[in-house]
Amino acid sequence: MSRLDRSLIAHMAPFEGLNPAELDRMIGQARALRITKDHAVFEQEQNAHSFFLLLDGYVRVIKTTPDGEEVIVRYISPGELMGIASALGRTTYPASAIAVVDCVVLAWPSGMWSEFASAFPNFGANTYRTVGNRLQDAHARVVEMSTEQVDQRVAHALLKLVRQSGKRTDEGLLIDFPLSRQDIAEMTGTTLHTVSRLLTAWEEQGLVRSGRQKVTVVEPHRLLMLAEGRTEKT
Amino acid sequence: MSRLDRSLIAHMAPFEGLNPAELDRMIGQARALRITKDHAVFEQEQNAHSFFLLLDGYVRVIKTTPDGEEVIVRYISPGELMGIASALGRTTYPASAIAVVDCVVLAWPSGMWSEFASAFPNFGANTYRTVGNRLQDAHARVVEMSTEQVDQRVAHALLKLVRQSGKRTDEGLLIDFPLSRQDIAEMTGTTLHTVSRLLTAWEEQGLVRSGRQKVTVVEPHRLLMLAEGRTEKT
DNA sequence: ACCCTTCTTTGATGCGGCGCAAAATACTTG
DNA sequence: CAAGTATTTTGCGCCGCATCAAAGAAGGGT
Repeated sequence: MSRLDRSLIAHMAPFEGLNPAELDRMIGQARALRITKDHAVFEQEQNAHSFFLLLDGYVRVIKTTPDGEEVIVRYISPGELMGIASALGRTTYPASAIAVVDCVVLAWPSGMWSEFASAFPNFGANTYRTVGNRLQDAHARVVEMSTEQVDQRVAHALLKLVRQSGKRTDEGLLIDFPLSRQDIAEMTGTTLHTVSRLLTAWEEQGLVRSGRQKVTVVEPHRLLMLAEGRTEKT
Repeated sequence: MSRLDRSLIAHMAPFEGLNPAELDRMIGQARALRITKDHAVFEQEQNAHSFFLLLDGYVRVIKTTPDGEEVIVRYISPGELMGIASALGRTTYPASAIAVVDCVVLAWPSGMWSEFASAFPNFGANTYRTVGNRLQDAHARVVEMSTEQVDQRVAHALLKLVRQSGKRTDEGLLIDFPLSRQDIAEMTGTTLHTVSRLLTAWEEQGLVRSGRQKVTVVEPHRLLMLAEGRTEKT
């Protein structure tokens, strides 16, 4: 079994401020896993045995309602932690995490978390900041859902994804992983039909460019104006 | 100036597991404040100088959108911390906190938080658990807003408030602080008109009993069924 | 290259709940 | 106790968006 090297994680936000010896101690306890596309890293309700760091790929975090509807909580990019709700007093995962492309993750036993947090205060602080940011995000989302119309919410969602994973192409900023109309609907509390109509309308206006499981934002600025509610009649 | 006694806080959740000496150290640094009804404990965007514990009363936490709409994030009951987002890396309050009745709060300088958290690990852990719970709540709310109809959301909101502050009366479970139709609307992303219609309909069915800024849940069980989506045609 | 599955588009229809308007009711204050 | 203010109720019209239905496009496996 191949040894893991600290250079894998040294540059990632959760480990900022850790010295090489500390990084070695942490990575020494990690297991690397490959998760193939559409498979779960962890599942809702399941016993929270581990927490994870995404090394490569993208992961979708979803909550499933009792009657089978799915809501996308967020997408995870490389360098982000996931499954850490366990670190905050939960014994079970509150959501499922699904690889949207083939992924590589590191896993540590959950029990180790508090050990790391006290031994490496920077790591603890970094994690808590992450949790704080996610709480912020979630509240922002509640506000959006309460006050904005569907088109604004979809625009915001696309902009958020672009910020998170936008790759510059000759057409604009491409969202770097497969993203269907259904996915966007599950992020914004609408239906794939409405999303489809919005995207074709925006395509006609030259705001975006999209295809099967693929969205490119051509004019982020104009999309932002739309998201912010400026009526934008050209 | 009157000394504060540790018995004020000893039984409250955030201080669980602290010994008397530790409680004394913490409360020795606190300032007690009275906040009169409708006045702010802290305000959105403001520099996060302190974090707070509510000793008595109820506080409404709200976010205001750029265009002046308000969304109620949560209500705080006695024994809960508030304004602790500062403890998670923020320098500014992400929301405002308004006393819904005359309140008594304790305040500590924000800078002290990390000191306390490392000196009294139980306090740190308790706080983080709180944050974890709030993250959970916020996600649950996003899921609700995405998948449920207005009547279900309102029912859920009332049940949550009853759980948090329900007082048994001869009519049922009374929500213990002034709560207007507008307030309920701001918790659920709807309008006061719709809330009013729902409440009168429910009153006719004997589910609730309500008056000016006052709601009593008469039949929690039936209200829960409605919240969960069972069509309930009697 | 062809079939099968998955994803997307587009139309038609209907309704939940918002916006607007106005009256009624309940506290508050002098 | 009367006038003023905040809250609630109720009616009505309409529109954003869900729902239902069905066809079209794009991959993917064999």
